[in-house]
Amino acid sequence: MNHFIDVILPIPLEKSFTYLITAAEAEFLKPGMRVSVPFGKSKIYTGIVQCIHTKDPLIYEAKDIHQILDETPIVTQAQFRLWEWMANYYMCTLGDVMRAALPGAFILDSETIISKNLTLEINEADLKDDEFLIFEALQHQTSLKIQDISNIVDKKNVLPLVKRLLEKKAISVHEEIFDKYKPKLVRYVKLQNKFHNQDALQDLLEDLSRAPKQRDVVMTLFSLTAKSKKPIPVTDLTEASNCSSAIVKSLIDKEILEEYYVQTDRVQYNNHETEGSKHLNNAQEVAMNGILESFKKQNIVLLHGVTSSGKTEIYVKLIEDALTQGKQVLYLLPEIALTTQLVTRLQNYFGEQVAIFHSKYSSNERVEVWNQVLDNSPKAQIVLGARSSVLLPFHNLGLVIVDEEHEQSYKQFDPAPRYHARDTAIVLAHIFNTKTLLGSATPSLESYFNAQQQKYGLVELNTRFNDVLMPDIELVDIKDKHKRKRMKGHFSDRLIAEMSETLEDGHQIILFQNRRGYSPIIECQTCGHSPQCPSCDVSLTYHQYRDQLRCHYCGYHSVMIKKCEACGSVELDNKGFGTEQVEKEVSLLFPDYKVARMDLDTTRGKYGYEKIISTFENQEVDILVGTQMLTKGLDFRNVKLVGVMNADNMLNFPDFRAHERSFQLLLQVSGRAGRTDKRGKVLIQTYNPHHNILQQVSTNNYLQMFKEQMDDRFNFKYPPVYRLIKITLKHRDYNKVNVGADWYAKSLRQVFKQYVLGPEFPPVSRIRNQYHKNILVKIPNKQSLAKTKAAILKINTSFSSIKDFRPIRVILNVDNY
DNA sequence: CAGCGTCCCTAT
DNA sequence: TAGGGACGCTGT
Repeated sequence: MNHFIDVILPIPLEKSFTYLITAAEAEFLKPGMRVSVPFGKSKIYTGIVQCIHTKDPLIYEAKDIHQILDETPIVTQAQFRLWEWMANYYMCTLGDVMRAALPGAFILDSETIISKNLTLEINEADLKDDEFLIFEALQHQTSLKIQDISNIVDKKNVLPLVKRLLEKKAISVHEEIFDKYKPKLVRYVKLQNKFHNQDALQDLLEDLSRAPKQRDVVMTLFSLTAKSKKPIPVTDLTEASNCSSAIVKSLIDKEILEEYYVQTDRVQYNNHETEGSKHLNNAQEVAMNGILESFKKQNIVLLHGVTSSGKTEIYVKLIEDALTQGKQVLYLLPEIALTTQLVTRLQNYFGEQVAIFHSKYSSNERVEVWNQVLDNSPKAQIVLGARSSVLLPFHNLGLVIVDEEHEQSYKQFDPAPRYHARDTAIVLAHIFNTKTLLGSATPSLESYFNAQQQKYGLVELNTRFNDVLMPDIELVDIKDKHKRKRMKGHFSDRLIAEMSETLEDGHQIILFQNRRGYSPIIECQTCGHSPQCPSCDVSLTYHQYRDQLRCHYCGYHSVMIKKCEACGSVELDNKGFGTEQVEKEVSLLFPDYKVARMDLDTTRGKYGYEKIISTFENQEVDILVGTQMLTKGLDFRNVKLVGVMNADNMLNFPDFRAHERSFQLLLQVSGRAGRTDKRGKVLIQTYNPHHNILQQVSTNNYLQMFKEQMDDRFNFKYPPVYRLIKITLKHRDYNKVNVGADWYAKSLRQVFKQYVLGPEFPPVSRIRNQYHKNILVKIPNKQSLAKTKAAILKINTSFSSIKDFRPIRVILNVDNY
């Protein structure tokens, strides 16, 4: 009887792959372990064992596996269930899910290694120039990678060359796989044992009297050891003795010191003092009891609490409960809110038990968190993380919290799996038979709708912590202000007046403009031409600080033009404005105060956000200008004024959620004002102050917004009343996309009739030289989701079996909002 | 006919 | 997804 395993490979293919294993391997292997397997002509891939069986594949001969990579499973059964759900619900492959779930360092790739063929003498005259170059390189180095060869001969495709050399038997080739995860080793030193008695030490110090620096180091090491009674890392020693590591090295070479390495965690938490959780105030207490009561009947509860109402304290209490039952907790946050502010707060309560997980972690750091969660380590009882942390290997999950539940960054758009972390987290909680708490000051319509339909419990928390007043929100009509010439640049006289007053009182200001760069369009005043991105259908945004034109879709950039590319005129005009321009205008209007800017361009790098946030927190900066990343759960004590530069461009965004989004964004940014004692002020500049959404923002009327938007959703058949699946077709060729999209839409219409919208070009129809076209399928509530998806998949299969359409890339996006 | 770009197919 | 084979274009 032969033994086989089915393996999930990290590639977007429907099938799983069967490999032959020995009886001993069948005994050892368990589902969830990694194996490396040969795949294709020469490559070796990492796969996850899905099942072990004895069913011989009929139509092909299964290959042997290459190697077993784990002693115990690294993927749990609960994860398999979640993966299956994701692949099925979001219409992607298990391989896609595997890619997204596993930290990169778990997925090993093979690399082709070229070495000299020792068995045969080669006549150098037989070799061509480039062949000889490689042959010669191999005289000096034992092995070369494909990349090295490509560098040596300065060519992209070197495979034909390698093949020729192989045929001439000048080289041999094999595949090597490397362990990508490297444990972090810290270098320690200690005094060699022979110096441990008093006399020997005395002699040593005498010997070193002519090397005062080295003597210093030994003395310092001695006192450090005496003080801390712990092993001494080299870095501590060099720091304490204020000398270079070269001196330490010479002591090691002289065999006075001994070095050794200890494996440590990359992510360390050092402050071990924890404080008890705070007492809840009355309103919080009521909300807390409401949640507990709801949990008795419902698995999911929505906590609708105004900004700064102290939702976090309630979370902390609930987490405490779960921990005392010995269970793990998942606390999801949008990436941008995962700043030191909240992390420190939770670490203050729970100390070491908090593990952090987000996309700025390196692959190695992620492996460490993964293993800690998998091992149910005391260091990972609470996982505080962004979207991808729903994919961690939890064991006995006791509670899931999704904070800022309305945030769109919970939805992954590219690549597959295009999952929504909130919805996935709910499924995860269901797998563990536990509860989910959704929290937001401005819940998404779908969640609030679910609460109204009694699918979720609903708890409201309407008072701010310490009875701080909700900020006073004022709409400023800039159409009128323009007419009356009361504008200085993009600032109305009202905004300038409020800013001056706030600054004089020593308070801070946040200015919000949801667009980065200096100006999104540069236009020639003579001929009207404006520079466009060569590979996308958008105009280039001017970034003043680098004097560049940049495309926000593909990253193309060029130096700023001095004169019009079309007519040569030097009269160039800016249309529209971004954060850079706001920053510049502020520094001209208020030259005595410090301005900083927070947007994608200033927050690159691992600690990008933290730096800006902490300078603002420490009040080194008076005015902070930024995009929507300002709105995410930041808590600045001293901010009294929030200015929204222009509310119109988001209201007019062509998307069925534009109004809901604007409401959420404006209320969230308003919530940054006056979070302690004095009442905050919010000024919203707009051309259209009578817009319903703006009225609802200024009165903080969530319910009215909800009702009105829901009416629209009913009337126009949009979520949460209907479900949506978006189908995007992409290709270089404009015509191909058109013809393909028409065919696709026509086939869909035969099944779904009037519930198919499009095909339509999106606002930006060409990105990276690819034309996009969208088709939207609306799914009525009573229509089976499974059947709908099956029908779409069937159409998709026939689509890609048509030769002309095959090169068109099709993207299926379930719940594309 | 070498050298390449592009398209299409297949993998266990 | 990645590599390989087929095919067709360019330049000598």
